[in-house]
Amino acid sequence: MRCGLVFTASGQLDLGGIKFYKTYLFSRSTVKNMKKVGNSSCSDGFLLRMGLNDNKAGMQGLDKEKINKIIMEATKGSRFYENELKKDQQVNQRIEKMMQLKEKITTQQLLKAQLQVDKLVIELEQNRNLSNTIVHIDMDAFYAAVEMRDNPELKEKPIAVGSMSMLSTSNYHARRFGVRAAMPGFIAKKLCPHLTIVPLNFEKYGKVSKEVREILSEYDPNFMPMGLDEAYLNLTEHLEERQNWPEDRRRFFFNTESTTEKVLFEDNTPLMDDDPEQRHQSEENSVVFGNSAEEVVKEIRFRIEQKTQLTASAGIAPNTMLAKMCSDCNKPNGQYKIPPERQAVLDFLKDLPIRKVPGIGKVTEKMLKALGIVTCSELYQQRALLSLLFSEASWRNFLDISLGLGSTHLERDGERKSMSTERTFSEMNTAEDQYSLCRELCRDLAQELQKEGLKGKTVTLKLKNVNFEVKTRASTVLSSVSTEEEIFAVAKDLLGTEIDSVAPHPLRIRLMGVRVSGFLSEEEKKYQQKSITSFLKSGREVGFLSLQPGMSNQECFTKNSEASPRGSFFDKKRAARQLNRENFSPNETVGKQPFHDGKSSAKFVEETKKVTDLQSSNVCKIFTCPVCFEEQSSNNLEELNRHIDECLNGTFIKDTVEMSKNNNSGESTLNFLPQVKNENVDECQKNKKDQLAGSDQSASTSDKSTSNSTDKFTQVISDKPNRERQPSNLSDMARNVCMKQCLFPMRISQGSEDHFGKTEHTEETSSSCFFEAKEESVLVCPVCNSEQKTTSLVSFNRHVDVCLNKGLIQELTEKKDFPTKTYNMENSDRVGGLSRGQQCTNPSQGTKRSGLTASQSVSKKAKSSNSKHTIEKFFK
DNA sequence: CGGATCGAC
DNA sequence: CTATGTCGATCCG
Repeated sequence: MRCGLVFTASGQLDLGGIKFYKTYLFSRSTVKNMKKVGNSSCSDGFLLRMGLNDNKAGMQGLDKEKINKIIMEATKGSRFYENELKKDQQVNQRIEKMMQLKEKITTQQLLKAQLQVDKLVIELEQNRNLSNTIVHIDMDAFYAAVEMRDNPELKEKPIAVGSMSMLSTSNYHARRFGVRAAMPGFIAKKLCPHLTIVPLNFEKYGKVSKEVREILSEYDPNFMPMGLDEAYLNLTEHLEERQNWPEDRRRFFFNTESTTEKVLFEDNTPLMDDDPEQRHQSEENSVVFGNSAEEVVKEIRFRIEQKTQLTASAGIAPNTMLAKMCSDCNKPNGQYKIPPERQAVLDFLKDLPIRKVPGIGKVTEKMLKALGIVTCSELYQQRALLSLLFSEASWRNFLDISLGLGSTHLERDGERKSMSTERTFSEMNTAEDQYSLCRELCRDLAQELQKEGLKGKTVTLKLKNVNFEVKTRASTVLSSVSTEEEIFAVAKDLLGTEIDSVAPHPLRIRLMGVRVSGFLSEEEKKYQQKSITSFLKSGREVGFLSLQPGMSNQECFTKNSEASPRGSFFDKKRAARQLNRENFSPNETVGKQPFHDGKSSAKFVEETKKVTDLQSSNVCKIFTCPVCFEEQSSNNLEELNRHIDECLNGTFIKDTVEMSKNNNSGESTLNFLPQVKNENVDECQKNKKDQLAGSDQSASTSDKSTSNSTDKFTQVISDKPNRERQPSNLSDMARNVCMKQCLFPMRISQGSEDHFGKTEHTEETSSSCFFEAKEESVLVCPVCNSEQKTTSLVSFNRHVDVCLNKGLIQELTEKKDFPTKTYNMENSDRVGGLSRGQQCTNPSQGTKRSGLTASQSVSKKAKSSNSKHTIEKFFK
């Protein structure tokens, strides 16, 4: 057992950290100097650096062994370390599982997998796109460089930016001592006692970053910043335009003011290179850059340096993944290009350690290493095995990596999906402190949310105890939250539960965080504002989603439930919660365990019970079936649902039969969902399951296929990506309307039962569906968007129903790409996951995508009809 | 849906 | 003494 693994791994994180680079006086004479070293190639630079590394006057570094020893001494025995060991063991267990799985793979299976994967390889190769020029720009030791620029005293010293507890970055002097990002300052001090630690100053970095971005936008207005110090550019268009540019447009001047300043510029990528035809010094203090991609990138780096006195490294390649790795090759202050040729790409990858690939982190590296995979070419060699051991998403990503495929265009950032805030502190163990901190976090978060005008439906509480164990607890509510009070109302419950769970011991934590996610989509927002508010305002009774100005939701809820005995269940539930909340006034009662004292819980239960009793007496409703439009009366919601199910079933099965006819599949009528999966999945994939989780696996798949149609209907709706552009997404809208307004009773999501209980939900749907409007009002139909004059909400509701049904059924009929888990081949056998980096850098190349976010594009990729065909072919 | 994890900056 | 903060994504139950 290598107990120091965590830290040797961080040693491997060393991306050229132990480097030496020369500083030049960047002045007119510099240009001439550069010419002299102009031929120094990448490898020369490397040798040069290595040679100089050990004997720079006065700056001795530490070798890796020494570094690890010091870190270990400072670490071992700490709570942190114990937790690291634990995590490490978990990874080892995952590896063990994987190895067991591997043992069971037969040669037969492997050969079959090989064939299948290779078919895919051929297809991927055919679609390889080398026509784009993608550039990744990466500022060198950004924060540290800014600090050094602004305080010349720090220039020759080892410095790090951050605090005693955590460093954000270090300069290259400090890196020679093993001091690097994500290392606590006190350990860094042990490695390098002379280290100067400068506190973070984000405002400053942001300003510098903006200056850099201004330059970048001239080359690609759609460039994609990744944090403050990195960005991707697509230079393809710029390069085309540039071919006709006159020389003057490519001429840039030295910043005469700063020429007296020392500026960092490395020797191995000189400004003047071996292409003197393209660029020459036509005036004393200016340079003209050429037309090639490399020239453009040099120009960019030159301009960045002139403007900010900071250096950047860059990578040029046909896709983002490669560009990113390239920018690392000649860091700092260098650039590297992979020519747009297949062979060049493969050569680059041949001996490249997988850890350098964006998205392959510590864990994935270790798991692959267990399989004997360290370099990208080994990743390719083992492609068949990987396809059997990892999830589809993972192994396909591995395949993309080993072929050097990546995103060839830059996607605009999607909408934000969550917002959170968290804080680390010294041990906190009283409930009082914890609740007030929680409130504080909620307040901060609410402020940020309101800045962006966001409201979310799920609140997540994150806790890290003093042993560094992290827990998250989430709860989603039906109406979205955004204010401090609303968020805290949810978060405090979660926190209370956790405190209770360790009682009578105190909860000892060192971090708390609050996150809000599940934001309303643009459409949801729009409709909520456009029609629902006006709709609700027009009636005298206020629905539970009331957005009355000047009245907080809670006031609303309380009022409603108290004033009107016919308020919805949700109103009452909220009222009960509100009551509960009011018992807690944080400043006074926080210390007295206000959330779990018997009294308030009893009250809560009582209140809830009252509500249900009240509701259950209020039964037997007549409603119009949203599918067949026939009036149904029933006192039993099960029955209603069954009726809807049957109705839907009729429509639905008909639709699917038609679809399968179109597809020439000629299979039995019900054979449209998971069966497809079974037929296409390699035997081995199935075996994996059986081996791991016993024999009931196959039962679960057939369960799915025989599940009733409502479930399918639910899937259709909930599997839709929730952020589609125009034309508006009808099923989303349907869900929206159903969930929020209950215009008609229909079981849309089973999830809500978790929070409110089944019977209660029933009551909600059957009792508060229809509102009564007293005066004539103009309402906007949330489906067709047309204005409807009406005196009766019933008639308005009917209109909406008609609209919805038209659209919904039409949409379902048109739906070619059935939402399926068709290629979601396994459950129990996944050993690897994907992360954001991979999503961002490796979406399928060049395909049209309609403004989806990275995650959506991937799930789209896995589910879309295109990929279905691909895989169907692939598995034939 | 909720919880744990991974990965990136 | 002293081991971050924020986000997106996947996977499993």
